Amino acid sequence: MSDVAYEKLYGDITGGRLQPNERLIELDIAQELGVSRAAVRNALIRLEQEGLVKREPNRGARVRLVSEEEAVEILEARMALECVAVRHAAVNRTQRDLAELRELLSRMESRVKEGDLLGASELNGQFHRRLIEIADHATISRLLKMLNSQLIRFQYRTILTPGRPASSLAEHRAIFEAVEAGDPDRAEKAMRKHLSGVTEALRQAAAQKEAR
Amino acid sequence: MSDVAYEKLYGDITGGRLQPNERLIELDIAQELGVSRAAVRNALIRLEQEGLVKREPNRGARVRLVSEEEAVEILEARMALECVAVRHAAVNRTQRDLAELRELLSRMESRVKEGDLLGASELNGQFHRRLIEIADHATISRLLKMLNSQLIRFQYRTILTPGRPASSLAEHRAIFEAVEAGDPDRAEKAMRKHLSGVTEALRQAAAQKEAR
DNA sequence: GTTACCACAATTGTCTACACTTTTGTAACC
DNA sequence: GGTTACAAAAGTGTAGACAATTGTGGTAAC
Repeated sequence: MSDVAYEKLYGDITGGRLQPNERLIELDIAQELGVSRAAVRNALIRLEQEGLVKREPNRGARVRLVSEEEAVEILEARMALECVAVRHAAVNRTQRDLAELRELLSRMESRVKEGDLLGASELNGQFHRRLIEIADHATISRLLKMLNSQLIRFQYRTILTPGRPASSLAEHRAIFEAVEAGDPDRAEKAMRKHLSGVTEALRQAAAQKEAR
Repeated sequence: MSDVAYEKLYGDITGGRLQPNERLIELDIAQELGVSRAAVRNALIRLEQEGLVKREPNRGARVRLVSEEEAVEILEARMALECVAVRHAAVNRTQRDLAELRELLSRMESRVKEGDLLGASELNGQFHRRLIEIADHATISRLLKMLNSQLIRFQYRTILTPGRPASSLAEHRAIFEAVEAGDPDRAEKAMRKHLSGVTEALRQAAAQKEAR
């Protein structure tokens, strides 16, 4: 029962159906989902630990608002961890893994050509998730899941930056080639370059927003 | 009330007063601490998210056992994050920060000379924690707190490896000098070297244990 | 001697009720 | 008109009771 509440809230927050700073009232949620208040409470505690929810004593829980500065922080941490992960991926990858990555890459290319940027963004996410699976590193996987769930709101924007889709594609291809070659150093370098690009795009988006 | 239970359990687990795999029975703990079962339950959920406790449905909670392989994983993740942190520290550090680090370093040196390895190990931890504070990076700080709490059991051992105290000291000094110079690249490199040393020591300890 | 089954004990999962805290609304007072 | 005091409402924190599940020990059948 607690898991039901957790999954639902997790989905609603990361999916953007719940707005940042929106109050999460235990009783309301419990009734809506048909579970007890205790179950909702447990779910909120878990979500708080993951950084998706902020709880204040006697004042209830809210969807946590991730500031632009914090988003940059998170990206920085993510970069460090994904670089380690991609090194492992470059060593562990099987032929089957490579085929899957190649497939994702080509689909991503199609989407970009069609101008379907949200589709491309989704495939982007899949590509990274697949890499992390290949890396087979439980600890990093756990940490990255936490970090990414906090970032979903921002991911949309970065790919919408002018010129970003094309460079994103090229960067992913470079990562793939390094992993294919089984070269961890090159893979890390490519990943670092890619995530610098994402960070830069986010910074630009933030600056543009500031100017408005 | 929930915080009381959390703090107590956190301390008992990281302090080694509760053994790995030991069962954590909600009612017993609640009575011992004079809080309700719900409070203990909440604390256990938080600890599970932090990786200190493992809970199985209908089967209760246990202190989570961190395997040697997992310890290596954790160290790897920690290395990546601390390298980012030390870069920030090298940029942010004030004269006051440097004085504090210098002080810690000299006390560490004294402890090693006296042969007080546990004292040195404690100062080691303080040195790293101080660096992370100086880095002023909330996200990384949060992640490292999680990772370190899982590692405490292993930290004891690494400094007991032959030759480790001296090299550890030298490595810390190198980190300090790079931070003092305000050189992030050098600081990262020094930190990487240091943590490789720790990982290596852990691997040796694991191998030695294997041989027994 | 071994296996299958059942009953019992231990412990977790869930629900309900109540106490406490914060917020909000209202009215008296300066 | 604005400020303070107080009361009601909303919502969280806590406790205790009950239901459901798992594990265990003993007993009987083979």
